[in-house]
Amino acid sequence: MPELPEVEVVRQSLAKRIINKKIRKVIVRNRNLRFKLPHNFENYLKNKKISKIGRFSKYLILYFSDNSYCLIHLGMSGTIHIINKNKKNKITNLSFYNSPTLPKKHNHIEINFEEFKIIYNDPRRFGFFQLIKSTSDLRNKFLHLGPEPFNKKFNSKYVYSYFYNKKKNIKSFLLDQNFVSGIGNIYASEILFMSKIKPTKNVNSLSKIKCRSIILNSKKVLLNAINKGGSSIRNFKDAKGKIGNFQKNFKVYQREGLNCKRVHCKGVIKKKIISKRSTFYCSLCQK
DNA sequence: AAGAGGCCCTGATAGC
DNA sequence: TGCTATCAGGGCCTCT
Repeated sequence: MPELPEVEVVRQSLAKRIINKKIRKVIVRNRNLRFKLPHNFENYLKNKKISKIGRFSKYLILYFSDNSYCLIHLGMSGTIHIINKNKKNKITNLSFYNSPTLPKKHNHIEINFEEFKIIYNDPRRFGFFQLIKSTSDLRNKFLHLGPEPFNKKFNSKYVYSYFYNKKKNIKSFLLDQNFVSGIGNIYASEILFMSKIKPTKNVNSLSKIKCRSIILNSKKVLLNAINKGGSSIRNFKDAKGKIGNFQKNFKVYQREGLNCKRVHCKGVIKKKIISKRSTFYCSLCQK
């Protein structure tokens, strides 16, 4: 699923189309997402004008002109597609699957605007839409989340003291949204490669310098991914069997058995399951 | 309180 | 061809 960079790219692309637009009609085909859509979902959104689209961590936030909100999470497999009306179903694809056409199944939510509509597709249904009635309710939704890597609160003092007396490996902490929010399974491996730290390394044995390195590389890796339009992309075969051609920029993710990309390093990329998730690292240069 | 593990769900792929 | 097992970008919940 999208991690912070992919969600940000979706936000930017959506913003170009939906700011100051009014929702005309909402159609729900399957209410059973991660959280069941309320019965008034369609009516609540109808005639709402979108004043802004924001993002925190992996959450998208639709801001309505009446100061209410809609929180969107894409889960593992959620994608958003824009379909222009009156132009022979031309699709602007905001998913991270290189599919030229709208998927046939799992198009759960359709939000109609005057000249186009957006479709929420999600095979696994781990994603969700939530209506938020007030600014304080919105704030409460994010209370339990740690700072984003870009936030100045994510500094070495915070990280170093957070790790004090903790007995868990660093990979798990990068995935722990209470500690830092926005990093997912792909970028966790990439960040640790950049920092030359083995994912199994226990955090209580990390030096301040290593903590700084993690902070720096978290920002670097995520920003780089945003600038590349989201790099965490799986190949996807469309209905005609054509393979997606998005480039991968991964240094370690899904590179098990291949040579380390670091100059002069003779290491080989290993794969290890850490807290139920695949983790990739170089056998030599990550210590 | 911290940490480990189960669970939600569908689809692609590998192996027999 | 068809079966089964495993894995997939997340995060909530429960148990110890």
